[in-house]
Amino acid sequence: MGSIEALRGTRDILPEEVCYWQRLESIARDILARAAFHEIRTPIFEQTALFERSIGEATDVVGKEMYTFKDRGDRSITLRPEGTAGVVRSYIEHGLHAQGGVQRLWYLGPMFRYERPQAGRQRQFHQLGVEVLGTASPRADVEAIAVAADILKALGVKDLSLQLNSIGTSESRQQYRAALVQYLTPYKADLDEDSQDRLDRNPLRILDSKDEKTQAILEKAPSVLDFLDDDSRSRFDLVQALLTELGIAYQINTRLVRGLDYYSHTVFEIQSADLGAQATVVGGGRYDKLVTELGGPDTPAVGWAMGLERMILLLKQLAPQTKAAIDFYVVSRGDQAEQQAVIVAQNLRQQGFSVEMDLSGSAFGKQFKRADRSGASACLILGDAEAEAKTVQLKWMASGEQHVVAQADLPNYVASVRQQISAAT
RNA sequence: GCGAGCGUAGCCAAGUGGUUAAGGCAGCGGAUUGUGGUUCCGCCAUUCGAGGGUUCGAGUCCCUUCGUUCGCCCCA
Repeated sequence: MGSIEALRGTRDILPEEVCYWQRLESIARDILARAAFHEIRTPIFEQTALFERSIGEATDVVGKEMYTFKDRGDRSITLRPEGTAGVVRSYIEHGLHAQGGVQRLWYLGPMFRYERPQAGRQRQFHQLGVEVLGTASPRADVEAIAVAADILKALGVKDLSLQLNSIGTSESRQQYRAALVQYLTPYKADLDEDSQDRLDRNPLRILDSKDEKTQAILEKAPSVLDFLDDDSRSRFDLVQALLTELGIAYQINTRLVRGLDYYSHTVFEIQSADLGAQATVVGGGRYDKLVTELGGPDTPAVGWAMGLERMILLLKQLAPQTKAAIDFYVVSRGDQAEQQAVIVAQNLRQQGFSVEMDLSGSAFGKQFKRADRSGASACLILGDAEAEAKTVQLKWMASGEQHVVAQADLPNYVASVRQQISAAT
């Protein structure tokens, strides 16, 4: 192909798919507004150091997945691989903490990770995320989870499971990590290859290995939950109690560890059985130390991110969405008629109707065919005779019924049949 | 970064070494020079992702490359 195509891992969202996105976005906005979350928009690129410090230098995201390059001022900048870092940076930079109380923020936009694309994974993808900053209360964890659950429920997505875990504080996690290494070391030879590497690099990641043999060995491994201190323990208990109270089903999953370094205490994922290997639709947790690590005041926080491409895949499995039908389709032929059609169409639009005008100049038969396909409830017809008489023929597509209306009377006429039009649309 | 599958028109595709690249959908034109969901007719790939090679001959075999799909890693 000589022509330029979209880059690997990027794709166009065409009009017929956009209706899914619009529905998802409008439902999410509505629910987030009701939960008193406020939208924040941060830049798509940031200083590379921001992500290195927040996500963790040792993570794959930072180590090999970032779109990092030098700009013309020789600054190292990175296309954001996730949303939390930018939101926290903004929170600190603008002193949002000084506005007192808790900040409930949400964002929606593209993220970039240099990975091999596969089902539910692209290099440019979109996330919707929420962050609750300024409170350590486990009630915030629950509120965040609940708002995610509400969005998913409103969208009608089925067969989801909420996986819940607590990874405690960094201190208790150190202890657990040591115990896990101690337990696994004798089995090292029996672990899958990746997990053998991880044993000294990042042992917690062995927990979510997909290898069956590794999972079998993990059956009798120590559990993170046994290493929680009293505070973590009671926080986790309260989270569970409140979720139960709210009727939000969850499963404790002690194998759930999250990939980004900044998490502590509550972590969770919402997974779907219908997405293949990339099952996680929502992932999040508490990150009490991140704000201070990025130079802000001590600010505990909790948040999650939702993978929108994955959501769209699920939505498409449900009821198919169709493009919105229009009210009027304007058919015209002949110089005078075609010019009058422009005016007629524009007037109707200013009255609040949706109007498509046929610009082809082809035979009436062809134009009617397109009118039919447009799904318009009515057709407006202008030919030489109508142009001469300054009238228009209004034809109801469903019944075929048709009559003459003077162009001057058209605003009144269509206003009087507004009900009929919207019902037919 | 690793493994496997696949790339024929806008879309879905047949074709598996012999040459005139099926068919369907969509589109366009006509039957119907001013009236739509049906029907009928016609048009729509000098070319099979790209480049190279083998062969008398390649969409069909080989190599390279790009893209894509599924998985691993990782993550939303």
